[in-house]
Amino acid sequence: MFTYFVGGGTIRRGTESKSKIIYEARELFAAKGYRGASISDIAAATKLSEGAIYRHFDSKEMLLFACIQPALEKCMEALKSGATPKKNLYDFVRHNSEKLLKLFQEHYSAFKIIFTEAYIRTELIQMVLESIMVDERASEETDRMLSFNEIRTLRNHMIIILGQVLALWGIFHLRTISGELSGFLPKKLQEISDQDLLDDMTAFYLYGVAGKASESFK
Amino acid sequence: MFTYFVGGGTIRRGTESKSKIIYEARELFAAKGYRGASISDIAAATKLSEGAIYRHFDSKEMLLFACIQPALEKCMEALKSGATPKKNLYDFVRHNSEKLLKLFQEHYSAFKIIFTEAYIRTELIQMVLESIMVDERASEETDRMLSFNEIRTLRNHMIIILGQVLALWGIFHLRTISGELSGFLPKKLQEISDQDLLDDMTAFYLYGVAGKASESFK
Amino acid sequence: MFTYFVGGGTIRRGTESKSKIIYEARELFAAKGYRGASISDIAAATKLSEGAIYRHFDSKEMLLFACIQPALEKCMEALKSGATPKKNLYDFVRHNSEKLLKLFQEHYSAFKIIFTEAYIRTELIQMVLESIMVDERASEETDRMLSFNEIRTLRNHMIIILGQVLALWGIFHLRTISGELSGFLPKKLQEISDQDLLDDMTAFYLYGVAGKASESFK
Amino acid sequence: MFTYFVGGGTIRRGTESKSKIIYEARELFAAKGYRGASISDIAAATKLSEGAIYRHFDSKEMLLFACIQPALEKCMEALKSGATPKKNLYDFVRHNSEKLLKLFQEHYSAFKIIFTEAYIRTELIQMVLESIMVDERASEETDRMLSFNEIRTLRNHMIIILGQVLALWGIFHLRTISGELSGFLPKKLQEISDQDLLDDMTAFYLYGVAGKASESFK
DNA sequence: CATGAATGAGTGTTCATTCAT
DNA sequence: CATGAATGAACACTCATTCAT
Repeated sequence: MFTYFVGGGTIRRGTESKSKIIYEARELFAAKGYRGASISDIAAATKLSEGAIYRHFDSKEMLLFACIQPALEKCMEALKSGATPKKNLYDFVRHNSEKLLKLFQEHYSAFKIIFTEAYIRTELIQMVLESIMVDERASEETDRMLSFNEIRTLRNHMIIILGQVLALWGIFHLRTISGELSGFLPKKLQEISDQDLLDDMTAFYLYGVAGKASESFK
Repeated sequence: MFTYFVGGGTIRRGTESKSKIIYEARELFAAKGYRGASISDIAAATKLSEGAIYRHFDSKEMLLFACIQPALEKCMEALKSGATPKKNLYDFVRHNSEKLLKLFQEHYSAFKIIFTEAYIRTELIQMVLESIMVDERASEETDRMLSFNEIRTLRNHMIIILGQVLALWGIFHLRTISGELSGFLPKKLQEISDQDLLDDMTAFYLYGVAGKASESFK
Repeated sequence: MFTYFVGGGTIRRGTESKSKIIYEARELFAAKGYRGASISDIAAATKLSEGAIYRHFDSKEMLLFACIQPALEKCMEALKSGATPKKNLYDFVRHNSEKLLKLFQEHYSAFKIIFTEAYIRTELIQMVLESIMVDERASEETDRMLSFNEIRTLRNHMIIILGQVLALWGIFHLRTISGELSGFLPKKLQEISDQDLLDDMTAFYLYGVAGKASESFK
Repeated sequence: MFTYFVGGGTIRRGTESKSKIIYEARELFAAKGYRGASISDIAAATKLSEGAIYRHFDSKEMLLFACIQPALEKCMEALKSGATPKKNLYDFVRHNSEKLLKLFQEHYSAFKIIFTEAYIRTELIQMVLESIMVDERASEETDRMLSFNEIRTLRNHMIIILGQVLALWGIFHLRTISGELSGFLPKKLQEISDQDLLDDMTAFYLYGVAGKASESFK
């Protein structure tokens, strides 16, 4: 439909430009922050003019949302498909954490933007909560866990789940940037494999630092 | 490090301005972000001229650091004094969390700035890690915990501690702003008292969601 | 001058677009001013692309002239056909005013554009004067009026005619927009009918506010 | 208080800048229209930076109003002081026209802006009507005129007054720019003196083109 | 110590116009 | 004939910073 390459140089690129813009904007927003990355930066990165960006997005803010949306949608999908019918509690919990970790990995820049901007734009928190933490999902998950008959009834299970998500994100993020940090992070942090990370966090989630599995909480 | 009061309780005028600037800048940076709060905003809030701010701080960035520093210093102090020789493990853990929560409360704006800006300025992470998470402290704490003889030897105890700190901050922050969020946060979040929050998180930290205390791990 | 319909009533597609563009542009120029109405606004209103407009008009300025021209042409026609051989002076004057008022009504948007833009583009005044106020016409009309033998010989009849045209336009325009104005215009302005308006202005034109008709000025 | 000239060049100018900006902006707005004159044009004309203009005015629109306001205030003053207790009707009318003409002359640029922009910003019409045409003033003036016992009772005296103001402005404006127009305006227009203009328009206002003064309308 | 006018580079955004399709 | 992506220069406006006072 479109001939993107004429004589060796890209001339007109149709809708490809739009996704190029989103991609570059996402990287720049993640690296320098929303305010730190200017439209002119993005234009330079995409090798388009600043005006061209405004053909695809009504405003910088709209572009911001476009950068984030795919990640949030993937979250919803992942959670919907999250039947995770595992036989035992450990596998169930680990499987969920693994899914989350993969989301963070695949959409790292988007999540970085979200976690940064969320402090100032509370709408973002709203959007994330709508996508991930939906009330029903949380209680549904809790129910499923309780069905294993091995788990205590926690007064505020929600805050435990929330806390775990935040902890996983934070550790994952620190591991990712640990190369840039000199010295103060345990040198080993960047050497912890995904598998070890998930194993440790699952074990911690289930038994804390001092707990032992009992046969049943029935 | 900054001595705001000089001369036996006598408050010098200029010094008063300086701390006023820091106070207002901190609130504004926390509310609107570093880039979102302009020197002119801060000047208006302090009822000083823009030029006056530059008499006290060489640049906006220096002002940012001045906003954060007291919180970090308080962290160091708290941790240093944190011998916390409690008789049992639960009290030890809970006491530590309580100290942390109090720091977050008393320096909420500063920590909000730190957690926001840290995504872009990795030096901030450095500063925080220097103040809080110092390697030695962490292993020291681990040792102390292990001395209780009730705790498993975790492969990467550091990530567990890190995760708990991040989780506590995140939940505390969400609870603080939950009034602004409509609906998607568990309505009860803002009703959870500090005591309940600490109790739940301590229990979780020790035994996870499924663990039971054993007499000893010896 | 522009022949929009070619070929015995058959409307060619392109021509249809062209007049649609002119129509919408005129409304938009009148409503928002020449600079206030963008090509993209006009494209949206015509449901054509921006590029399509440039197929019909070399520049925005050309489009502006196309919006105005029909009104000016109608002026010329009206004045040419304006022999208006009325028997008495009152009818003669009133008839002329009526023709003018009708022109203003039928080409309101065009005249609004002209009167607005004329302050900046003096060429427009030129164009208007060529169409309406042609020197010869004015003196011709003066001659005809003088022939009634009831009118004083004015030193600068031209400025009187000019003034009357400007007054008629201004009042007509104010009456048109008086709905949008709150309070300060005499509430009744919008209630004055065309007939009353013409009667009053004709009477004023002939006898001022204090004059009485005499039999003859011979 | 301020030393404006240092070594031969102007360095800091205090409030003088503000009125310089207003002056240059007014000239530019009048010459090129509000939208046609950019802040950067105004900055160049004032030999200030663009940013400096925004220290004095919150927005371009505020600057626009600042350009117009003095003219409107002078209008109000002129009308308030306008007791004009003249012995005869002719002097009364002529005196009023003369005052108006002087306002137009002294604030020509401001009025040009008003008459241009008023077509798009109806608030301007509001402002003008508030300043000049106040309902009470108009009827007051009418009453005074009627008191001379030489004037007919007009059904809509307001539109006559309005029309005269618009006519006077239009003619004055055309005379001012007639140098730029080639040919079509009566060559003599620019040669008509203020006195002749006022004489003619006053005569016209009182007796039209065909009226004769009667002793009294009593 | 404090003021606030001034700067200059930058912001996000608009727009008339072009041109490959 | 028509599209709409692309351009590049302009736009109104902001801001960290300087400096004469």
